[in-house]
Amino acid sequence: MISSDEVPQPAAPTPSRREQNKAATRQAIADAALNLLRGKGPGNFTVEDIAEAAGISRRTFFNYFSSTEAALASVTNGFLDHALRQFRLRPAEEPILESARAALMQLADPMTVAPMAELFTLTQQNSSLVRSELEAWDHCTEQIIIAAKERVAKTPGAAIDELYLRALAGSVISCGKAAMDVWFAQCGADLSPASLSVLRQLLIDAIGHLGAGFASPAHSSTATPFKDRL
Amino acid sequence: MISSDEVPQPAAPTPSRREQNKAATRQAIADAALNLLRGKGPGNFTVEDIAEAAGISRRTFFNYFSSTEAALASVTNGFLDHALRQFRLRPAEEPILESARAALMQLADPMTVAPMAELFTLTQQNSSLVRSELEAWDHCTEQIIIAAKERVAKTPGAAIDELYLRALAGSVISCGKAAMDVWFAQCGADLSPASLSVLRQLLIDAIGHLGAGFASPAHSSTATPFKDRL
DNA sequence: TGCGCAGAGTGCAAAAATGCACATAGTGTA
DNA sequence: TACACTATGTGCATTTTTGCACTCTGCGCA
Repeated sequence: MISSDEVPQPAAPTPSRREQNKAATRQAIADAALNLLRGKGPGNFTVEDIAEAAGISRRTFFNYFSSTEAALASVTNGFLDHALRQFRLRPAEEPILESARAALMQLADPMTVAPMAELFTLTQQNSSLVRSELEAWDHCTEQIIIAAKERVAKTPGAAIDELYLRALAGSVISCGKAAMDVWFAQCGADLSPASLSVLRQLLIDAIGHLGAGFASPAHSSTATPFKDRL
Repeated sequence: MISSDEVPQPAAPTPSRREQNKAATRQAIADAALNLLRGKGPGNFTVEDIAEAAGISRRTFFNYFSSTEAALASVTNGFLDHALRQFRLRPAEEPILESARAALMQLADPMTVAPMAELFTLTQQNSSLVRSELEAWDHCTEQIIIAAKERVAKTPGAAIDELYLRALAGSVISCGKAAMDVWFAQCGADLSPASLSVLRQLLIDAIGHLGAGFASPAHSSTATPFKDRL
């Protein structure tokens, strides 16, 4: 293996109290919304309920999110941001596909996927919620494009091919989403090591297909050994 | 027994979000201070530590309390406020001494005395902290005087005798404090039912002495049966 | 003695949270 | 249809929290 999936963290300079509070509030709202979704089902609770459960006023809720759906989408956003952060941490000289693979691999972690898995099972039936989930994936695509551009800009003499980048980013996200979809369908919200290993393999396979130009659409499945990829 | 120790609560009209937040912050500060006192001992932590543990800024701490000691004293204040609230709930026509007895009796409750008991054991050695505790008791005395005046004002034709009220309030508080002191000395921070029953009896006895004009300073102790009092 | 420093406490302006009023939209109902 | 009612979303004034820059005091140390 050329590079590890782990990259040394550049140390976080303890955000200001303001930043911490905002992050905590944001998180409290997302948690409250997810709890209510779990307890009452989609459409059976109001913004006021969320605010109350989060310990803030209704007005403050709207200072953070434009709607209930936006609040729930923040769970997905948080999930995807995690991957994005990992992507940014990869060395600039690494092939982008390999960086993407490593970043996506970080998602197969219990703490990370848990809220996402639950949200997925709870929103699958509700078209409105599913739509806002898609928006989150799309937003992440845009972020990846930006991150990729930054990386290319670091490499002297390399020109930015807009189409190439956008197609690549979109494809990578699609592969990630496809892996998640298949995983949910196969394993549900199961977070056992075995299930997570399946997710990992799905992610690897999906990126593998992408890297191979989708050469052999035949079997693939989760049996493909890791060493055969990139 | 003429009247019960329990009085129907007039129902709390859910305070505003602002009120709730302020109360929560106040409580968080007091808890953080008590935790640090427990963990590091008096004098071994700063206002900044408290603020950090409470999840607020140092400046905000000073918006609530003027010093570390004031924050710790709020534990005592909360304890005494509880008794004061009970006092205010008693019917106006009840003899004041009986109201006081009933109010003090409410203090012999595990949830109520727990923080107080711990604070007591932790501050006993520190003169500065003990002083601010005394201030809290004194503050409570003033509050009782106010509450008693309000009660007298409710009774038509009754004149307010300043000296009588002040002497009475001070004496009642002294009796309460004496009972607590003896209890701590006897039982430490023990919160078992047996220990709380001792506290109850001490409170009853102390008020009993007061009601009897301190007639017989002889034995008393915790053996005195309840029915012999008031 | 003088100096550096950590911590207490305060004034002030910027930022965040809140209450409140209002416009709007959907829903059940007489 | 008209009306009451509930919930969303927003504008604005007020209150609270925060960051920052002080001042002041006590303490260790050269």
